[in-house]
Amino acid sequence: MSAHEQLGFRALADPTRREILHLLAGRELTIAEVAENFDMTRAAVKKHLSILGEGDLISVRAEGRSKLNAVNPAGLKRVADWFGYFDAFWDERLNTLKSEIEKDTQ
Amino acid sequence: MSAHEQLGFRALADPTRREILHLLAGRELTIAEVAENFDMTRAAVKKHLSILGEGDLISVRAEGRSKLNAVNPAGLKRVADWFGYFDAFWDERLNTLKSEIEKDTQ
DNA sequence: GCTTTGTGATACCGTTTGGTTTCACATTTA
DNA sequence: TAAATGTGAAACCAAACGGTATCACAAAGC
Repeated sequence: MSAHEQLGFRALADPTRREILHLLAGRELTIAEVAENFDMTRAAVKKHLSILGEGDLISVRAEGRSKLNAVNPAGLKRVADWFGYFDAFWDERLNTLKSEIEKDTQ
Repeated sequence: MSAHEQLGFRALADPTRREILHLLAGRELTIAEVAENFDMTRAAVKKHLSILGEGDLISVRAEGRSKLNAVNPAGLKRVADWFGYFDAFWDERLNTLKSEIEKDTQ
């Protein structure tokens, strides 16, 4: 078990953080922009983003005085790959997803 | 977000529970048999199995005075499917994100 | 310079989590 | 019946979690 795998699973355990990942899918957002979508303070959102970063699920880049947060597909893939251990026990739908991810990361 | 999805992610957040699922892959085990693989009491293992059950990740059947625990592939698949949300974004974003991340980390 | 705006970080608080200990209940076997 | 074995559940505790409030720092615009 890699540290990133553990931190990734921990990060995904909170529904707010999973929703943040959905918000970030396809676009970069600042902390303030993410916070607009939730009924909580920016400090709380910052904590969630930090935990997502520790799990390698998002990346951050600076632009002026702003920090833009984006999903890190490679980090998400690392967590998703854990389920591959059980490939022999279910139908091929996940295998299809898995192969598509692997194709994308080539 | 279904309740099972949330409880499933919560159950997977703990490394002991993920290891239990690996132990149960392909065979049914009693609580005592699972506990033999860890340095913790059966009561603690029972708690983990209960949480895995709440997440619909395992099923339990009685046999005599024993209870046999087994992985529930459908429950695991339900959690794994969450990652499918990002299917549409992986194609268009992965390469861009990867290059930007590599640029930032240089 | 000064103000505004965005982020970072700390202290604090109530709740949850992961573990133990202990006891009770249920089922097999002598 | 009694003893042995396996599970269930409660009380308890330290640590982690999710949130707030507050303050400090950095960059852009006046």
